[in-house]
This record gives sequence, C-alpha cells and structure tokens, in this order.
Amino acid sequence: MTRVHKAVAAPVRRPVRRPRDAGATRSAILASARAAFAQAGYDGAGVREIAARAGVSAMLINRYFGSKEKLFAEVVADTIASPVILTPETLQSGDIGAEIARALVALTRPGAAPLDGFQVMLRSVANPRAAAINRDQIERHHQKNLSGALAGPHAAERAALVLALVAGIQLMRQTLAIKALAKADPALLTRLITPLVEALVAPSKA
Amino acid sequence: MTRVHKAVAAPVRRPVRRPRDAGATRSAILASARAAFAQAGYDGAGVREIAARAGVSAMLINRYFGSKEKLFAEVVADTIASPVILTPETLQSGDIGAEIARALVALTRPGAAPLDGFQVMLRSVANPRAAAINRDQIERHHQKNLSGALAGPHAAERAALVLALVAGIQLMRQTLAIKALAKADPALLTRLITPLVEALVAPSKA
DNA sequence: GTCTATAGAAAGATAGAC
DNA sequence: GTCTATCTTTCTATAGAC
Repeated sequence: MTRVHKAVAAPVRRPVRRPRDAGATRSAILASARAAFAQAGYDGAGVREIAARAGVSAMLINRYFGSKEKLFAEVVADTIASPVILTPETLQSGDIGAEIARALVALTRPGAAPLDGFQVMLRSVANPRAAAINRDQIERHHQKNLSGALAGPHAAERAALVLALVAGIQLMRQTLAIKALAKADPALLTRLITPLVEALVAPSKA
Repeated sequence: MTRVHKAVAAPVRRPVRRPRDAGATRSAILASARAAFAQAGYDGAGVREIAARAGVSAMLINRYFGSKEKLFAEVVADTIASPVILTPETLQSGDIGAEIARALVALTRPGAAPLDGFQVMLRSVANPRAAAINRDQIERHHQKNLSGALAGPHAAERAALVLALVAGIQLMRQTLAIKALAKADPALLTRLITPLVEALVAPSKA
C-alpha cells in the first residue's frame, strides 16, 4: 500500500547473466528441485532455495510449474521414468534377485550417489499430498513393471514386498545411516540380502 | 510496542478448567505430541496443534520441555521404551522370525492402531535433527536388543536388516498404503514375510 | 500453573516494472 | 523472460499479566 520507490531511474545496469532460454531455465529448476527434494523432502525444501541453486528467482517456479506441488509432481514423474535399480535390463535378467541385491548394496553405500527416487519418497511421506503423488507413481511404474516381471502366483504382493525391502534398506543404511548397515562390508550385505530378494522373486514361492 | 489493552478490567471470569496439575499437564502434552508426530512427522506437527489437542496453551510446551526438539526427543525415548513388536517376549520366543512376521502383519493392517515408534521415525527422517534422535535411540535399543537375541555370526548386520524389513513393510503397507499390500490377505502376507525374517534370524544364516 | 499477546523469522504465492 | 518487492500466513519462542 505505502509503496515507496527506492530510487527513481536508478542507473544500475542489469547484466544479462542467462541467455534467457525458457527451456534451459525449466531444466535447471527441475534438476535443482530434484536435488533439494532428495536432500530435504517436500516440506524441508523451499522454493527460494531451489530457485537460488538453479540461478534464477523464486518467482519463475510458479511461472513455469504453477506451484511447488506441481513442481514436486513433475520431479517424481521424471525421476521414476528413468529408474536406477528397477531398470528394464534388471527385470529381464535371468537372476532378478541377485541383480537387485547387488545393485541395491552398491548404490546405498554411504556417500554414494543417492537413489533419488526412493530418497525423495522417504523424505516426503510426512506430507499427505506428497505421499499421494509418490504412491500413485510407484503403483503406476515400479509396482506394475516389477510384478509384470514375476512369474507365479501373488506377483503383485511379492513385487510390493520387494519394494518394501528396497525402501527399508535404503532408509536404514543411507537415510538414517544406522551404523551396523552403513559400515557393513558390502560383500557381506549382498550375501545376506540376495536370498531375501530371491525368496520373493522366485516363482516357486507362493 | 504500541501495545493496546483490549479492555480495562474486563469482567470476564476465567473458569478453572484444569486442576492445574503439572504432572497431568505434562503427560497430556506428551500423549498429544506422540499422536501428532506419528501422524504428521516432526516438521508437520506444530506446537500450537499439539497444545490444543492436549487442552493447554502452546506456551506450556516450552515451559515443560524447553523446546519442540526436546519434546520430540522425549516422545521418541518414551515410545521406544515400550516396544510393540520387538518386545522382550518376542525376542525370547523360540521362533523369533514367525513371531515378528505375525505381529508385523497384524499391526500394519490398514486402520490399525499404528506402530507409533516406526511411524514417528518414518515421517520425521526428512529433518536432520529428528533423524539423528531416531538413529541414536534405535541403535541404543532396537538394534542392541535384537542383535543380542540373535545367535551366530554378523548378528548386528542381520538385526539391522530385520529393522529395515520391518520399517519398509510398515512404510509401504501403512504409511504410503500401496494397494497391493494394504489390501492383501493378512494370512498370505504372513506366509510371504515369515521366511524372510527367518532367513535373517536363523543362526544357520551367515 | 496457566494464560493472552506478540516478537521475529521464514514460508508460498503474486503484482507489476523492465 | 526475468526481476524486485511485497502480501499473507504460519511457525517457534518469549514477555509479562493474573
């Protein structure tokens, strides 16, 4: 209301820092948001911080995505579209159980490049809207792809339990960083986890 | 600064709603906080809401606990001190694996009384301080008690994997409510989960 | 022992200049 | 296409009355 101009016709030139490429700006925001949501979760990551790390002003997030929630939905959809553990190659492998166990142990080691998809989910479940977005995407992709790759009865339940096992291990080993798992020998962990996954994916299991 | 009294000597009598029992007030806040943190996580639960549900003013939280963070730490310590699944009885049972699987499936069914401890943890991991509090308490209690109950080599790693399995299943079945698990037949789930837990707790496993 | 009132910071979203 | 400045709400924590 009592608006006051700081300086009339201020002689400050505005340097053109960016080529003003809408596509590049959108991508930069998306990448920054993915990292921020993986690190701090939906509620913990602020639009100001996401924008700053992308080198733009916070306003552009609403300009390009409509809201923080829509940005989050797009990050989740993007991330799940290019899976790291449950890839098409893994699912078509002759030994799905061993493949998943090996990839899981390798990728949850401390300091490793985080599994963005599960990390974003784990750190965002407290928010009901964010949880719903994650649940829908997981059911639509991971759950569907994995249960489709399993032979035998109760494929849906067995696939969901594999997802629970993967999420639980990432949670305890990387997100919470329980010492017994964070410091464990990777070879030992693989040896302990492989039979668990195999018990779920083996068709003999019913 | 420009403080204005609403009404001088307002004739509003203040009804004494509570017997002004410090112990009872403290307990009421603690119970309310436990429910709120289980439902919304550390960041999602506000001190105003916690106080309102306990029937007191928000100020008393700082009066009795010092800060929201200290209140959270006390909730976590209290909750983990009386475990629901990993009870002394369960751990001394002859068939730990089956006991855990049975209890887990029964207690994560949709709409069930939630497992407060894991629920609080799952919905609070996004906050670094809350995560640290949970990690410390889990290592000090669950991890220690469970690995102490396991015979054979690598008890610490196997115990931590049991915790990961329990957390993952609660997450997917109750917190995220993935349909395949939320709607699954409890008997089927128990049959699928029991061998997983047994593979981890059996001393033959190494 | 408990309250009302408020300070002070930070959040998401928006208006309008350039 | 992008900015600065601001609106509005909400948060934790505190001061001081009764």
